[in-house]
Amino acid sequence: MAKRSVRLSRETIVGCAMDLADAEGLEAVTIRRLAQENGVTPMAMYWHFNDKESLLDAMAEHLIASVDLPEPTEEPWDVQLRAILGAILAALRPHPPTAGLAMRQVLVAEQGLRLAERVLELLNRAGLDARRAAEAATFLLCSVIALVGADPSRHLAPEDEQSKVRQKKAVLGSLSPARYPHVVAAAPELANCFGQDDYFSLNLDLLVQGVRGIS
Amino acid sequence: MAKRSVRLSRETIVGCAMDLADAEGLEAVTIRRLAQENGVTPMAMYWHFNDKESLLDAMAEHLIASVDLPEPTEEPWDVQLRAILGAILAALRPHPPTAGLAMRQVLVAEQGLRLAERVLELLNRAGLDARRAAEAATFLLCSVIALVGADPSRHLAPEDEQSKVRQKKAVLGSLSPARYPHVVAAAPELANCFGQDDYFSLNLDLLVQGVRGIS
DNA sequence: ACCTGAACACCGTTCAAGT
DNA sequence: ACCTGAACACCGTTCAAGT
Repeated sequence: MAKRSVRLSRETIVGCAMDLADAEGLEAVTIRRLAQENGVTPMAMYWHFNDKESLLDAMAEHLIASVDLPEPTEEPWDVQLRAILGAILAALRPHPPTAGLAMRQVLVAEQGLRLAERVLELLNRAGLDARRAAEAATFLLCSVIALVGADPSRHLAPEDEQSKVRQKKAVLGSLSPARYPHVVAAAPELANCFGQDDYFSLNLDLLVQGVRGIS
Repeated sequence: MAKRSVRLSRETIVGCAMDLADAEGLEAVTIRRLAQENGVTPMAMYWHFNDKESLLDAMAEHLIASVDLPEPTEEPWDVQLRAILGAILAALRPHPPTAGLAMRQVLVAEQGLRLAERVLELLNRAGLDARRAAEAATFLLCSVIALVGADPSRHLAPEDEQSKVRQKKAVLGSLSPARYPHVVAAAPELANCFGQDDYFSLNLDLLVQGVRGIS
């Protein structure tokens, strides 16, 4: 319940909301909790935001703005596409609980439009017509978000997370190997693979190669 | 507030919850609302479910169980993988607001395990080792869910949805064509492409081709 | 086995009012 | 311009009790 330093602003509230979400999950982000955290009454929030939806929009915009979009180069389209998707991933990865918010502002926020523009241009260059490029671009953005946001180990204390993984491994490993041979064999990987560097880079490759495959 | 026919059961509650979510969005699915809908007090729910989390788990299981998993054939791995992903998509597509729930039971529910087993086997056959197969399988399931669940036109009345699309088209179309040439050119497709058959089939192809690309 | 009554600690939001 | 007080209609959940 840190008293506010001097004044309240949209930026400080959004920052506070992001920290809160990272620490305790998105469901901890509450108008009343944010007020308390800033030493202020809940109603004070309504001067800075119309409602909770606008707060979430602002968080989404903050996330998208944090993407460090690489400059265009002379490299082939797939290398550049991979770099852009990687940049989005890098921005979202520290914030799994809020990653899912990003989608609501991709085609609204300034940086989101820049991003969409670059992706569309590269897909064009890859040989997709306008319609297919739009469809693929939309999906690519959703997928990268899914890559981060679907992590089931979201907002768990590290020890809790470790024990969850162990438990999951045990459950999967103890299934009938006759019925589920591949699941049992891959039990450690299935329980563990989320959030590993490997996981992300393999699946970014999958997406980029997928574009190549449909072009 | 339909009075209950005879008795309350987990299945009727889950069914009611799914209908409610489809009609008014996931946020309308409330212990109290479900009780009211069944002519019963909120506390009655707690005899059938431990808490709201278990209700959501049950909904997830219901969704996964509704996947019409195709039998194995002699066709090549990519054709079969495509068919499985298509079956998952077909099951989730009628329920965009709840699609995101599916992930929490893929590796728990019976049908989810069958599904994972088949996908892992096909990825193996495609040439991925156990680790990479586990990572790709996890992502493929997330992606298909993202394909359906990220639809921003979720739980809107058809007329509202139409006007939203029109509005979006107008906004994107009125951007600076100098700065965002591809976005402006693809404005109608970007605003519209969600939920079209085209969108789904193109991006399922993308995923399957992506697997081919990394194997 | 299946459900209710009463109570608790939370939500988001509005509206009038204070400085 | 920025914030508060009081109030409203909602949440999920517990616990003891009824049939």
